[in-house]
Amino acid sequence: MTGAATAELDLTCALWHGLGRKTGFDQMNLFAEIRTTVLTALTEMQAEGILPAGLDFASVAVEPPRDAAHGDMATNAAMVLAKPAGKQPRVIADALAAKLMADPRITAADVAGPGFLNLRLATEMWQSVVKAALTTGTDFGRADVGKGRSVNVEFVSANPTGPMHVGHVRGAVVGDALANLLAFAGWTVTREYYINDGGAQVDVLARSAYERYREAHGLEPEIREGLYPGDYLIPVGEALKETYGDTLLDKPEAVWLSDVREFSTQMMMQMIRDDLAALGVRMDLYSSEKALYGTGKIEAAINTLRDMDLIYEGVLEPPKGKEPEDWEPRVQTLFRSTAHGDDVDRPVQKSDGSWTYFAPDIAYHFDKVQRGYDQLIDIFGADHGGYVKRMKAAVSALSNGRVSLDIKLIQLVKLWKNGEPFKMSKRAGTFVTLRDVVEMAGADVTRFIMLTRKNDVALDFDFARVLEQSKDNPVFYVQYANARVNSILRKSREAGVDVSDATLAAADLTKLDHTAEIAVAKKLAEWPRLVEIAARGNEPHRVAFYLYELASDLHGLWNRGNDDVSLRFLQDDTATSQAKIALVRAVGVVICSGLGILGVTPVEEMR
RNA sequence: GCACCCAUAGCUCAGCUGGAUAGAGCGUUGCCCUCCGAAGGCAAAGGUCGCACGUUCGAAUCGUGCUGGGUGCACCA
Repeated sequence: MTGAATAELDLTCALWHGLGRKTGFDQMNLFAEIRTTVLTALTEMQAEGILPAGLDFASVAVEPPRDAAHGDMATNAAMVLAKPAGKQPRVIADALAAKLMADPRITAADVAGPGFLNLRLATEMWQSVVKAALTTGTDFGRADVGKGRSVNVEFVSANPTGPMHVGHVRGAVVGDALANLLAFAGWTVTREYYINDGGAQVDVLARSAYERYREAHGLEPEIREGLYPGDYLIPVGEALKETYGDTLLDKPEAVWLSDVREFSTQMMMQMIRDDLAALGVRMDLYSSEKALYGTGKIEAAINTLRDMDLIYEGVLEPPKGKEPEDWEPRVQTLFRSTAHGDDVDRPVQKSDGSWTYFAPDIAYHFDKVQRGYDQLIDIFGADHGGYVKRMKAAVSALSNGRVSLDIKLIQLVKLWKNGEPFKMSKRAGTFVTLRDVVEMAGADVTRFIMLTRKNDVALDFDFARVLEQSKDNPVFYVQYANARVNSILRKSREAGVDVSDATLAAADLTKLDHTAEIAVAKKLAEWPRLVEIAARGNEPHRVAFYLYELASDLHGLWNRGNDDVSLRFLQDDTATSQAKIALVRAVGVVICSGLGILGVTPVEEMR
């Protein structure tokens, strides 16, 4: 643990320690600790000849049993080692159990079922988890699965042709939360936005803005078919007038296109940055597609592939089954992506010799590889699914397999309001903007709800339901749990009980011994493990689900105090109160920590 | 035609590198406030994990083949 962590903890969630990587802290992952203990015991058994040498322990797991009645933790060691060791599972399990029982932390080790070893841990172990959460604050749960390696998370990357819409929101939230999660799990994270400012769409933007420029001069704009009609371009036209006066009026496109394109793209990117800020998303880096042109970077990337014999001139087969009417065979420059797992080779140059969109994308990813990242992650919309294999193939080839690219496809968000499909076209013409969503639901609610589904499953977002203040609404439910934590702390202080974190951390936790209380401590013990699992799979939604479960446990314990007075947190005896409140506070700490990863502001009081 | 994603309780969804009797919420039924926030909690009922083979000591999870739904498929980005 870092020294700073214990210095000054306050009672709000302000103790959130940020997301930078930290080292040298005590991870306090009980499951990992016990697994180490199990592996040590297994190694001893090898030395004693009970087990043969040369066994692979990689698949030995220590995890929570499905049914709490089975114990606190279960290991499959005996079952996975039985075959390679040539022994009966029960023989191994019995010997392992005998060894583990010598450990004072383990109070029971029972062989069950086909060869599971169910372990029970001493109550002090769970009490120590509470203490750890209070002494390390929101650093509790930090993991080091990243081991300081660098990861680049590219997300959003919306075209700079207009405001961000709903379709971008989920990708932005998932990417940002994933970046937070990875940082918390020991990765060095870069958040990056790739600006698609090199293609035909920014020309369209320029032409659309030019019409608004004419409009600003009192002329009738000609928003032809194929131009962007949204009135968000009106201010761009006015700004153009401000900057260029009438010097661009009645001039051929060749004169103004480049300047207007640059000007409008800048303004669109500023709008997008503002949109992202409204959602609480901040990028570390904005990379430009256009900047790749004319620098030789595309050529360099393609030549690198060519040197590997992965580039050739050829003619693709027509797509089978649904052949386009105007299909005709063409000689193109192709990337042999099939050598790296793709289904067909992909064109990098059009038949007229200009680059396809894929070429600068290859160069861009090559650039990321050359910048030295150990891992790349792209967050794409689900409609880019057909792009995954070729992109992975390119990264695999360009990094000689050193860098892995994980692509997360984000499924659609369906908007609803009171059970009716929600459509809105306030200013953008035809779509619901990110601003619309944030203004109606708030950034915190939006972020949390967007993380209550796996990325590859479609998500329903009902404006009425997400704002509901009841347990139907997971955001509210978790926030309410945190508010209750703060409520208890308030009441305690009013009652004259010292509930500063320093005092709680030093509380006599042996008074925390009821099974209902220990059950909550066990849930807290799962937090570091959950962080590891979520980070390993790049699955931030797991954090949201965990927080819901933790909130549920707290609500449950709270209500048991209604029937059983001894379970109320505030007792006559100060020392007992402090022990119980330490547990409550520890739950609050983990909720703050988890919400921090999701990028959601914890509330201290419901109103 | 091919590729990718999805299919789990009436509904919406979790389910960890394969683990024991598959879990939540909503809805249904019945309970719990002189008591720290009932904005909450407890309990009951409810499932051939789309289908069929296969791998394994063990499959919702892995593989193959189907069925149904979504997305995408040369010279767009």
